Amino acid sequence: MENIGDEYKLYWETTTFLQTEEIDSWGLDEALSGYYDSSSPDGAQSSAASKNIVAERDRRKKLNERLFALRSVVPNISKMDKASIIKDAIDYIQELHDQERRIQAEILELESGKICDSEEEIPALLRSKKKKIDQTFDSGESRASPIEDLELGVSYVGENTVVVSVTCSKRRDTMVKLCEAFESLNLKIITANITAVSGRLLKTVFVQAEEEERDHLKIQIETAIAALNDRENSVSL
Amino acid sequence: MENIGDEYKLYWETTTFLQTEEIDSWGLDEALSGYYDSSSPDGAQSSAASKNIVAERDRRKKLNERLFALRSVVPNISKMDKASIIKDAIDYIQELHDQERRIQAEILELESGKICDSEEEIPALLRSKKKKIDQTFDSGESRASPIEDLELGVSYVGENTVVVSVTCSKRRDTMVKLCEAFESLNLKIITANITAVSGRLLKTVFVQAEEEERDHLKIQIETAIAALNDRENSVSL
DNA sequence: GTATACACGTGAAGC
DNA sequence: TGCTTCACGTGTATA
Repeated sequence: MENIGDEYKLYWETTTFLQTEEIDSWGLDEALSGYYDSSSPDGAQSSAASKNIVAERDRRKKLNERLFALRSVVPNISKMDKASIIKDAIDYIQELHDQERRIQAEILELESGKICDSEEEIPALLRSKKKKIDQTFDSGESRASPIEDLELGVSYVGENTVVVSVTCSKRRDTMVKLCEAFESLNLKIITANITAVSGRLLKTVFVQAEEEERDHLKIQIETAIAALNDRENSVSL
Repeated sequence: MENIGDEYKLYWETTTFLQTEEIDSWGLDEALSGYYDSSSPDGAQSSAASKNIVAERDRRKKLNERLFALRSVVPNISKMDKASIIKDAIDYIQELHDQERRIQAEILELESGKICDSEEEIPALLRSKKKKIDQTFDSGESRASPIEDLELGVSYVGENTVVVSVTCSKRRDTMVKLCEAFESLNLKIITANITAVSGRLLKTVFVQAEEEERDHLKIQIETAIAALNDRENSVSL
């Protein structure tokens, strides 16, 4: 019935991203040209129906983009599931609430004992927080630099082993981001290696996976990295 | 739990709840009792179809419940639109991120600034945030593990070059943390390499530095890593 | 083989 | 009126 299925083998968000534009392009043409209602005698009604179709398609697309954007601002995404994405977002927000509540408790305590002549007055929690700032002050500026000039190779080398090879230009936190991207995927990593030299960054990962998972793995990695870049650039989608 | 939804009784989530429950009640009965209703020649296929529609109905219901829950943890919901709910959640999460960063900057300033005119040190920023957060649930759970079994070697190899070698046990985010620790030090890194294999993690960094900086460098790195472990133990992030 | 998750088109309901 | 948003059933792909 449908010819979309040719490239339709991958997971929803990637298919959405990679394909919605294409689909929508010819989908819109299809809708405008009235291809599917050739049996209906009424042209005006079919036009209205076509408009409805394209509107609905657009609505779905927007919703998926939003969902993808939501996923990109939530770390530790367990599953790519739509419902799971929302669930993880809820958990994450509650976690942030909890954390903020504790910090404010500390600040209240700090505020009540006003004389903070030296470091003795700062509770241990804040001190550790401070050290966290120290090491995230530059790396914690999460809007810094995206991962650029990326080249990704995935190849099956036998023994249920897939070798992933990534090169990109080395920016401020590229190494951290790249590690995060791979950690988030929960792969069965046999051995991994990152090397930074002369402005470039090379990462090689041996992953335990069947050959059939190869393409899926590549899409997964691309998606994770794209999500990282997305998180940097776009705030409102 | 919710008082916001009462005002929007005409909107989609309430109608959804009322409808889905009713529909699901008889829909489920229909699905359970529907095996004798075999107008189609293949009874198994119609049964599968019924299962599919009840499953799909259930999926939609779950997704709406999640969306409803997401809305309930996000304050200042502008519109009750599905897409808008997700958008507001995204904005809220990024707002929390931003707050956290600023609060940490405040704390840093508060601690490092020995001059403690304690009125000014707690700016309006923190107060407003304090009032903003009223609802919190608890999901306190630290998910990251500290850097353990650490061995650190620093040696001068000539040509203003110091080689830093780190080994530790590989936990969930050790690789990320280690990278963060090194990034935070702003070293003049000539080349760096991380390898993960069989539960261990090995990092080698060539740093441009004089021989005299060797010991200082070692202390710096130790401090950065200790700070990482510190933040794990005290606060769940 | 079942179970799960998705996109699609469609009719309806509220601005 | 038209525009937007929704739930629904269906076909299909993935695990």
